[in-house]
Amino acid sequence: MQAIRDLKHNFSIPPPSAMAGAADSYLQGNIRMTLEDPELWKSFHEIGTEMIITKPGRRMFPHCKINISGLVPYAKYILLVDMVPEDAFRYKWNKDKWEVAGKAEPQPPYRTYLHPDSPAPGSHWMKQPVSFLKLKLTNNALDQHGHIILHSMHRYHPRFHIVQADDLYSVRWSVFQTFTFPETSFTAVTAYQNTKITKLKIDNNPFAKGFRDEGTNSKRRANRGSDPERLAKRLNSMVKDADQDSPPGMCRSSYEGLDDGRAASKELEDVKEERYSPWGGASDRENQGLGRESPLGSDARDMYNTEQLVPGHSTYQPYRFHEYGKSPSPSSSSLGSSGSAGRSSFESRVPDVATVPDHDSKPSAHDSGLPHCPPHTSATSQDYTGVLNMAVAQAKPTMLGHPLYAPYGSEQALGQWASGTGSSQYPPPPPPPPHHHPHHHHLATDYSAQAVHHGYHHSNVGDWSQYPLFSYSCW
DNA sequence: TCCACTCACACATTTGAACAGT
DNA sequence: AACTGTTCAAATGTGTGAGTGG
Repeated sequence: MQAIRDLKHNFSIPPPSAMAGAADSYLQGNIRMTLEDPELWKSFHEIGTEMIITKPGRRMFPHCKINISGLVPYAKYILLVDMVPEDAFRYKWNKDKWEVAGKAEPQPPYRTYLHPDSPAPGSHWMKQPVSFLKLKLTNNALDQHGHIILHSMHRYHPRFHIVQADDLYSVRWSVFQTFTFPETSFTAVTAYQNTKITKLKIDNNPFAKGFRDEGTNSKRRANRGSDPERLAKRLNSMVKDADQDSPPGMCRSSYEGLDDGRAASKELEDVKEERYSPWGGASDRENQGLGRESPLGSDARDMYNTEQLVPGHSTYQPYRFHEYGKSPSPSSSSLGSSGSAGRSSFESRVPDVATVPDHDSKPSAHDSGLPHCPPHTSATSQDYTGVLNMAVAQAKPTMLGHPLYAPYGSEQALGQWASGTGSSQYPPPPPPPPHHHPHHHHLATDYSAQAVHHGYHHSNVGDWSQYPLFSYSCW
């Protein structure tokens, strides 16, 4: 895990550079986020993580669990997770590796998962790891349960957003920071493609114990309760397996050299030497061919860096354009430097910021600056309905009572968040790391290259960015 | 025919109510 | 009365494998 950050700031606050220097400032520049269970994530990532998506919704495994520090203990924060496409392609599993199978399908309704504890004081978020265990993924575009909707055979990665806000409705005045962890990227599937992933899941997910080939059922029952041993055993077998099963023609792991500090770490590292990513074909293609094909070229990464979560309504296009213009962000120019029409200019990303779920006004995509996505993504023409994925029962009273929910029906009872980020051209996730520090994803380099960045690096923490938020006309 | 997808199933854990003991 | 621990059933989370449909 490494720190790759993209810092954006609200126009109402000093530039990131200022924040970097002010350790004690209230600018949230010190927020750190680390991924729990990174070794497990890495194990999956090295093989090519797959997440099952089902109609009724399926939990992730491993599930997202993070550690947060640097929050103001008494200030309230909201924690959000959303899933953004890794790229604009659809994939297929061919024998032992993933291959590009065409362009991505139109973006499904965009949803964001709100951590049920939200809002909670910083002390609450920092006192223990924050788990998103109950987050569910679905392929049902008509899902009524607020699950995150994804396309099968597409690649995604989760983003974690921290917003300092007393409630959901003061979010608009808040800065929020976004963190991503490269090792959490995954391919959404309706059935596992890579048998090694299946095995890893079975070996590590307690609910799948019944499928472990450790003997008969009676034996399995007898083995209950010896978790530590089993864990170690699993780890070993996992390592062995990966070693043996590594298909040819795959690219080298991007996690070589990472120190997991476990008994099996040595083994793992040894394995990594020979383990190849199932993205060999696809990734290579992306890295080389696709990268070239992309109209964005190197800007693709910039897009990645500057992605923004957008609270807003799908149908309602963002309203922040003018507002943004009013208050040029110190970082905007630098952000804009990322490039060409649409995707890379800062303006093109403006739609990704807070939007106004105003049912009465529906600016055109053009006017509103709907995500100027790469041509290959049809996201611009998609319904970016963003349902803040919070179950009513779980939501806190301060949020529930808000009239905001009224227009969206009892089921969702949530704010609508729209984002144009999903369509950005993302760099291939399992990066063959040619020349970066083991603890720094290649993106880190890109991030630091962003003009908005200041010098400090989070080590071992997630990528992060700080997003400007704009006032909504109504919520 | 191929392949992505759905569904019922057996097996697992988790959750929470009920109860007993301190 | 309050707290803790145990038990049990229901709810829920798993991958499997057969079947379906485009």
